[in-house]
Amino acid sequence: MDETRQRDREGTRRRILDAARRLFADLGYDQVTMRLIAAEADANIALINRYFGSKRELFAEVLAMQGRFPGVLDFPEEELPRRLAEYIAERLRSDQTSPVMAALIRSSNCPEIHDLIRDRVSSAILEPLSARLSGPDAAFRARIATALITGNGTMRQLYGPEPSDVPDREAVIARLTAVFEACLSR
Amino acid sequence: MDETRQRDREGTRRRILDAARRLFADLGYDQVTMRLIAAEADANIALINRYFGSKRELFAEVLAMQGRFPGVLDFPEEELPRRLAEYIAERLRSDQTSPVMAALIRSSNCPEIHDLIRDRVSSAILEPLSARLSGPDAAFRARIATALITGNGTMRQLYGPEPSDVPDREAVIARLTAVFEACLSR
DNA sequence: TAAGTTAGTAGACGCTTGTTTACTCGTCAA
DNA sequence: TTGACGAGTAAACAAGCGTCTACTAACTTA
Repeated sequence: MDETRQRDREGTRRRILDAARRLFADLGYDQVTMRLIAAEADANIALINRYFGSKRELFAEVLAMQGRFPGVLDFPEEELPRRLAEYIAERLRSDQTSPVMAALIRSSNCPEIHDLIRDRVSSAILEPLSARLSGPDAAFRARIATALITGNGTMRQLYGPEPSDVPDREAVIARLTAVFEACLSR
Repeated sequence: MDETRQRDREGTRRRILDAARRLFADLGYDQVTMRLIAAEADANIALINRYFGSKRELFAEVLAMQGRFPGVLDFPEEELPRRLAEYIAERLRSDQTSPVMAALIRSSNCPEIHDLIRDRVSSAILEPLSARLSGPDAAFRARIATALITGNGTMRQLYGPEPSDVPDREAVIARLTAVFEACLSR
């Protein structure tokens, strides 16, 4: 073959990063191989380490791509349960999911990146959520709510996006809102 | 060296099974190697496949060792929130944890045993819990509660058993009971 | 005591992993 | 036109994986 290839450093770098984000979200850190990323990005495997240093550093860069936990947390305290419920309800049905969030949940058992995951969960969810809560034990209440969010991700990972017999959207949101209120109320 | 070794089929089999249960619980399926199990069990690696067939089948046998989700579910519906709260509260502090439960959470992303994990979560938690619930949408309510349980395991895995500033046991149980009530109430 | 069965052992097998090396060749300044 | 730079490539590297084979030696049975 010996295809002639365009020389495009920035473009290739971005293709690799996009492929990595997609794959890490779908499969988790250690199910994704360097060769898989290279194939998905249509780039040579050696370029991954040339541009990112190592698989671990590439993963770190993927985590850094996305900002805070999607806007959900940017609401006054009394709106948080409802907003979080809507967020989870959306996740329950659609195939669309936050790549970073999915990568976090699917990779939480890999020791090589354990610190990256932990720091990310802290800075993106746990701490901003905790900071918005008034009253005592804010950190603990935020932790329960975070457990609910990650647990939902795990269940979704086990059973797929569409649960067997989920009630209509209104009922789902009402139920989840009540649960988050129980988590977060002072 | 050439140590002479006692011939004890049943004993060796049990040592392997015990080591596997311990390691799978602590590290998760794919962080545990056959050689690690053999070393921990002080047995030859070839004996694992001789007695259990394969790593996957060994894992399946570990899952089969323990019965249902510990007695927590064997209570009338109105007691369930409190019982589940006590169960989780215990997990929050002590280092002791259900080996099977831990193995489930830590291995949930490994595709090779995905079906084993899913079936186990279904038969040990989701279905018995759902069966105890009266009223509509029992499956969905059970799913939320299960998400809370597994999510708690994930958080524990990320941050260790002792959260930074957890309130006293009474407050923890009260909070968790309220959350489970919000999940399970009809 | 002799033969057969089988628990236990050592080591290799084929494969996959992340990473690295040696190289080709397009691009652009001098 | 020439030379340096660097994007892109192919292949190899060492290490680790689950699995399997050939063998030793302890126990049982006749």
